[in-house]
Amino acid sequence: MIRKKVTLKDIARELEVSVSTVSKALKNSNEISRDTREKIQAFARLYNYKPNNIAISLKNKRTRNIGVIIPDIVHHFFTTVFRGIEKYANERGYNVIVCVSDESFDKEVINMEMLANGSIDGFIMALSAETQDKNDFNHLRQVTEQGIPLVLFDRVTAEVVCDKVVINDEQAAMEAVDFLVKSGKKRIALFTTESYLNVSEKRERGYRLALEQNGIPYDENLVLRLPFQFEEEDLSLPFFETRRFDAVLSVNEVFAIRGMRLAGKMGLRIPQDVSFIGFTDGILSKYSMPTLTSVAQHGEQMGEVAARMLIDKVENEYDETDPGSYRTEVIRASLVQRESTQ
Amino acid sequence: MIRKKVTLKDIARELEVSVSTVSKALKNSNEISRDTREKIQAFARLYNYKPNNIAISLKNKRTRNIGVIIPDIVHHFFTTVFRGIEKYANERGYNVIVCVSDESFDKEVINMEMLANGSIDGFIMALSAETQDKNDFNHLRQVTEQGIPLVLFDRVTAEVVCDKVVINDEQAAMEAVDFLVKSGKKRIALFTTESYLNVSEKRERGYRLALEQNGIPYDENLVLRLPFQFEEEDLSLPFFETRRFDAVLSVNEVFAIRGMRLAGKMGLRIPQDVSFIGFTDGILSKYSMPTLTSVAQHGEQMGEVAARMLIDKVENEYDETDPGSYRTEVIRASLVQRESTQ
DNA sequence: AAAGGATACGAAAACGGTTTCGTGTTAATA
DNA sequence: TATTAACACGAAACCGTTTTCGTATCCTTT
Repeated sequence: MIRKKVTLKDIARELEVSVSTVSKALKNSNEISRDTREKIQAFARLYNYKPNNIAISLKNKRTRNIGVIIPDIVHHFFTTVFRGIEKYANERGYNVIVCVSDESFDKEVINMEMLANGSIDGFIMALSAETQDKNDFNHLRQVTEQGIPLVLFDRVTAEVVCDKVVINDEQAAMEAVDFLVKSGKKRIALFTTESYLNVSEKRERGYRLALEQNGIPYDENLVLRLPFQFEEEDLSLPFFETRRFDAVLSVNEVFAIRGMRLAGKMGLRIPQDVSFIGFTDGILSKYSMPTLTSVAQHGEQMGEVAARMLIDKVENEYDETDPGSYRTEVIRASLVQRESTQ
Repeated sequence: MIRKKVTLKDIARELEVSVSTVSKALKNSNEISRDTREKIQAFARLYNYKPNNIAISLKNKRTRNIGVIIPDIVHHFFTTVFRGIEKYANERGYNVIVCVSDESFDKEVINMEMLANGSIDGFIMALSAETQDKNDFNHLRQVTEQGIPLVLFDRVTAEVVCDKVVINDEQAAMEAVDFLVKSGKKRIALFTTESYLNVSEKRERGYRLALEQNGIPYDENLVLRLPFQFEEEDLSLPFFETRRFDAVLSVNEVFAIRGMRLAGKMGLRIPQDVSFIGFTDGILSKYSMPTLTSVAQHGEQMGEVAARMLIDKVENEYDETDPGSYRTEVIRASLVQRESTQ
């Protein structure tokens, strides 16, 4: 019952013609007579012939696969970006191989090497936290030096010359703060991550800049730095007990949600007593109680743009040594207003 | 500056030996003298030789890629399963190609065909809603008939003979109801989906069975059927206003969260007045207010098991025509108690 | 009738590896 | 010294395509 895949050779043998004739006939080359063409095509259809992708890849040196390396897949933002990538790539006939670096430098390197040996035509990736820490990008350079196109998104670095897609984090943070100020808030706290992350840093800068522009003095006491994956709310309890603030800007969703919960427990009303704005407009923002006003990052669009840039590079010639060949696209974030602000 | 990848042929030419000698030397075959071996290996290391995956795939007729087709990637459960797959597959030296069917039958078919022509060694998939509706599984059979291993998870069908990984949905629902009953609840409502989904149906059956076993009469009025993706809470408002119930079992997270929100607005206390239990232990359950007791499906484990089953099939001979070659593994769900129950 | 040009097809190389088998050289054995 | 075995390597086939080039056949053309 198991029918092995039929190959060109099989068809050729059966029809007593040569492999090249079959190949050409199936591409409707008019080098082959109408008669023969039709006979071969009919036969191929009958036996459900489908060319072997691997053989074509080897021949063409093009796989029509793109490699995506992300720090975490169970993470709404990355997942959203991935959907954008996958959708767009599929439309253009590409498949997507995903590797998860798990925020580890080593895994990132291994994954890249694994894929860089012919499996893919190009990379789309967001740097792992560890890679950003180490500031070691040799694995990226090695790839680009081989002429493999690379697009970085979200977690990028200036150290590597390649296409990039980023969000206007700094400005988005400024707009969020402006919004809070306009609604009458004066003591705006910042919830951010302890570890150094490119994006957090940019958001913090926006926060400070906006305060300055609004004539509000920056107060280090109003900045709460939390470990990346924290489970206990206790961590931020002292902050709530000892500081006075009427609004919070959080660099992510979870910190904001946790904050709202704590505020609720302490009898503070949201948004009357404290307003909350979080970065990353994920499911939590939408379903929390109250729902959370947040900075939407348009991940899907980001993925689409990244995929477009990559595939364009893959399919077209460009001067790899010319820095002018590379672009950085900025996706504009936007504020989604919900119940946690007024 | 662009260094093209070095091939066996390059090394052979440079060292004035034959390609076969280089190939063997790099595999440390003792058919080659120690001297030559070392020379070749040193040279290969120096020029960072890495064998071309595509060529190896073509030769071995094994890609070390597995194809994963899921209905939706921006969905916590599927993402979690995917992580399990990716982790395990990576450990065994496999890469994962993901395609999203978007709940569409056609996309599912196209994706499968795209990958089935040599790109992958096997499939792991969850059926799209549309496929389940249509009850058309020819694309699956076509794949298995070609001798390509297939593992279905979560959204499975009895119509296709292959390995499967499922959750004990029915029993899990029963346990949830039992738990509610034990905590003193008597009028237990069910929130479920309108459209026919394999899993919802199994959960509903469990719900009814458990009621029966506890001597509680089944009341159709206590069953709320909602459209799959609903945005308005109004949909369930009448239900809350006209029915009396002291507990809710929801076949997913969102319905439960929405329910809790509504209950809160109507002045009901959770869990004193109404308890809530949801299926799918995702982020919402963890961060909602109150946090939601839920049925954890252990998606990561599910993915791992699926990947293990698939790779075992890929790497070992088995009799494809013997139904005894195929297994169905059941992952036991478990109840995670949180604030929404007492 | 000879030359030229289509026409329709096949042979073979190429992509980058792996693997089988054959063979010349050397060393061990009878 | 003749035979044989071990050793070290190369030639070639193979995986399934694509593509270039060569050529036999037939048809025009002058």
